[in-house]
Amino acid sequence: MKHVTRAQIHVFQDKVFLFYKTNGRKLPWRKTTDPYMILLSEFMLQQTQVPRVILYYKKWIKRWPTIHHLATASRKEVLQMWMGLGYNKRALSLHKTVQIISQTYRGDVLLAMNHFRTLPGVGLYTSNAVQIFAANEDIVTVDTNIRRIFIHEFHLPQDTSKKELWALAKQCLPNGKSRTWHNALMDYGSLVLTAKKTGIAPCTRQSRFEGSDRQIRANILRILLVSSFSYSELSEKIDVDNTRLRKILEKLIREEIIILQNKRYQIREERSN
DNA sequence: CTCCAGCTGG
DNA sequence: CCAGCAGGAG
Repeated sequence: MKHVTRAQIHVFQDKVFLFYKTNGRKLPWRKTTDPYMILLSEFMLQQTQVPRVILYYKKWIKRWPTIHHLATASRKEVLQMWMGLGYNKRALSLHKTVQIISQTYRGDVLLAMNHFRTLPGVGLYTSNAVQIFAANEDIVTVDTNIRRIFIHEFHLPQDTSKKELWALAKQCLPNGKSRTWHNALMDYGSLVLTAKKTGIAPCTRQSRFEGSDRQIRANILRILLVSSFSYSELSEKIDVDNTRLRKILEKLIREEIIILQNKRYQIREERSN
């Protein structure tokens, strides 16, 4: 375990806070502490850049201002409102999570975060982020920005374990200032210590999009959001061999995103459980 | 080509 | 531990 002195931590904190004071971004989800709205923003921000999330976030809180509104929305509209943000399954995970929180936790988002393993699409990062930004809890979270900052600032190897990074994050947390601290870290990471500038690669990289199953999945969903189609109709609209198309459709059914009913593929409205 | 306020199932 | 998962901007 890398040793970091209190003095080093203090210098580091001052530097980040000083930057944030004059260069911090004004983002819509920073104007609220409503746990539902924070949860919404965190779902959208998973692997998606801030600039693209802003408009979607505003659109969503206007359409579904409370957790109850979203919990009772149709899955089709949820997908339509999400379309373009990417990783469409996230939208349905968010919808399901909000329904669970509404039904099982009486709409108490913060309470539910303590049981995040029961919530689809919510991992340790998101659970802690919601508690930090909504309630200023004295806990930490480490995203790709914060990881990059720690590796750069304390000269750690790029393969530093998650456990060690989180431990270091705890040492650096200024108690009582968790919300501001994490906002400041994220701005410092995305505006100053960028991936390009530091040469620190993210821990998860992905395969190319062009010609991928992901691209085809997105096409299928776009088409099924307009109307339901039979297999033959669908295969005419999507230029891909039958074996592959069948396989992708099977997977979408397995993931409970679409359903085959009366020989027609369509967006699944309700989940089984 | 790269990256992005990650999560999930195998 | 790893591959898969959207889409757009640099």
